[in-house]
Amino acid sequence: WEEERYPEGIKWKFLEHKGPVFAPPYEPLPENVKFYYDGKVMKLSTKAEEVATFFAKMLDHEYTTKEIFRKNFFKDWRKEMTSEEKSTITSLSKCDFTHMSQYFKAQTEARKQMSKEEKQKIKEENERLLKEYGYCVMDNHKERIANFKIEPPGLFRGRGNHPKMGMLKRRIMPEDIIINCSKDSKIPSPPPGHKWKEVRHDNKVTWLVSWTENIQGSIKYIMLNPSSRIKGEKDWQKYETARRLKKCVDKIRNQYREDWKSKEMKVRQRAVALYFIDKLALRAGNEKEEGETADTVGCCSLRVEHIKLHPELDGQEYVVEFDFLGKDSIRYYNKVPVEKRVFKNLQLFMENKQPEDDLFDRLNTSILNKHLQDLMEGLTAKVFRTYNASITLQQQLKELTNPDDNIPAKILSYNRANRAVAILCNHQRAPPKTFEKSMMNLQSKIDAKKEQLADARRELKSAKADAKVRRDEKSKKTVESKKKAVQRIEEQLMKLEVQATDREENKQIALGTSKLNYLDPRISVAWCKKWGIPIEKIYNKTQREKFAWAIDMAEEDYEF
DNA sequence: GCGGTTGACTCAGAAATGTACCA
DNA sequence: GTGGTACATTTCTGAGTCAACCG
Repeated sequence: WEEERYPEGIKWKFLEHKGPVFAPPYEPLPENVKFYYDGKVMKLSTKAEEVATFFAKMLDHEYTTKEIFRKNFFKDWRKEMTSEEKSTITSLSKCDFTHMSQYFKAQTEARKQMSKEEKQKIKEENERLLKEYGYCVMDNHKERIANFKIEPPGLFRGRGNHPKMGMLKRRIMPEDIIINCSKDSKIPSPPPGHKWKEVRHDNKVTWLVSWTENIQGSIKYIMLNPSSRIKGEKDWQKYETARRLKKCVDKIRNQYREDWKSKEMKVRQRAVALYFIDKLALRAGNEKEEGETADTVGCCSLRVEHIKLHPELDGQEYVVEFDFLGKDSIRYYNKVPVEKRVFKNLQLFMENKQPEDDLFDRLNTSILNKHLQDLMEGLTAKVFRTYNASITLQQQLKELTNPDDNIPAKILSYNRANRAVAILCNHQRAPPKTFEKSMMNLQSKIDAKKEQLADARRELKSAKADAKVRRDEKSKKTVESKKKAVQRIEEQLMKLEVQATDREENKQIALGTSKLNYLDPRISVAWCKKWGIPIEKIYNKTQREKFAWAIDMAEEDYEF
């Protein structure tokens, strides 16, 4: 993992790849699929039709009913129309996409019904594409590329209440593409008749391909897979930084507690914000341009309206009630008892302010991170999230693992430890649509298993009685096999019950994000080694590839 | 020297797809 | 053996973080 260290900022010496795979060109609808305007059939120009199909494909989705979505879509759609179409189509509500929508549904259905051979053919084609474009050579290694396919055109769907939802995401052409590779590599060729926007040779960055996206004007990249050396090393570094924080976190905590008393308002705000980031694992909270994105916040951008102060609540003193939308418009709701000083400071910060005013008006992420940099090299707000997540996993594993448990029960403990972290980081998911049903199915399985167990026990009992009377080898053997049957069923029942508990507790919680991004994998690897749990029970194939470095490195006595 | 902007990277949940299991 | 369903995995791409840059 440490074969060669590069000088500061150099990411590679040699980089060769085949460039991106473009989205397939638009295929016009068959003649018999109609679009209606104001009740009348209307044949659209190819460009207008393509954009119309984007809308038609989403027709069942809730956001096609949202006013902002419709407004943005219609505005961008009109830009693609011929002047004739533009003068005819003046109202989206008069557009009827249902026939188009039905056509696409039928297509989806037909795809599902394809024969094995046809499916196999598609699979092979994908594999060929992956083989040709999915890998690059970086220095001496062949590495997997993460997203070598360029995003196809479509309608922008932001998360939450996004002001730009419904806008047209335009088709990316070779002329938009910047290629990054080394000078002495075989430079990828653009599709026939096209040119790249630029070919550059910048070994201070890790991306292979980039383009500017038209909704936010931000840059998108093609980079390597998490299993690659360059990503793995960075990941490892991240956890090493968090481990360095472990060594000085007590000092930092004492420091910010002192700062709650500072004469300077700026210092007090910084100290309270840092307390939240540390205690609640909040994100830093950069400022965002108003009207460009959904209205979400993190710690430094919290507004007065996002917290409520309760001098007393449910028998606890100094409770802060948080209610705000964070990254991806996921709601953060939490009632937290805080120290008196923090509480008093918050009261002070909120004095004479409007609900929409910043809670920390003298603070931003840049000020905070500069301060953190002084406390420890490489320390930023997000390191606290990594540190607290990993240390929580380690503690919880110690606490919850029962040496006498069997493997499924130990894995439940692991999942619970993982869950504690996901809750800390507020990683949520929409409860699966079929949750109630699947829970009921599982319960009926458990009930059936219980009955089966009762039966098996009865059989065992009568076999025992029988053996007592007969006293022969054959009936003894029967007793033994009945005993085994009971045991087997008991185990199966237990497994089911564990599964039910696990699933219930996991209803609204997403474990994946913390597992993939916040938990030092060496903790998990060490735990597996210590308790003889096969690593496959914890990490699937992709995860094992991503964490290969940790699986290689960590021994059972690893301490975060 | 500073405040805003840009670039490069990590992190995020939904949706699509694949697979295993069961009737 | 088959087809359908539930669950797991993969893909997709949007949304953050943070530091360098620039006027």
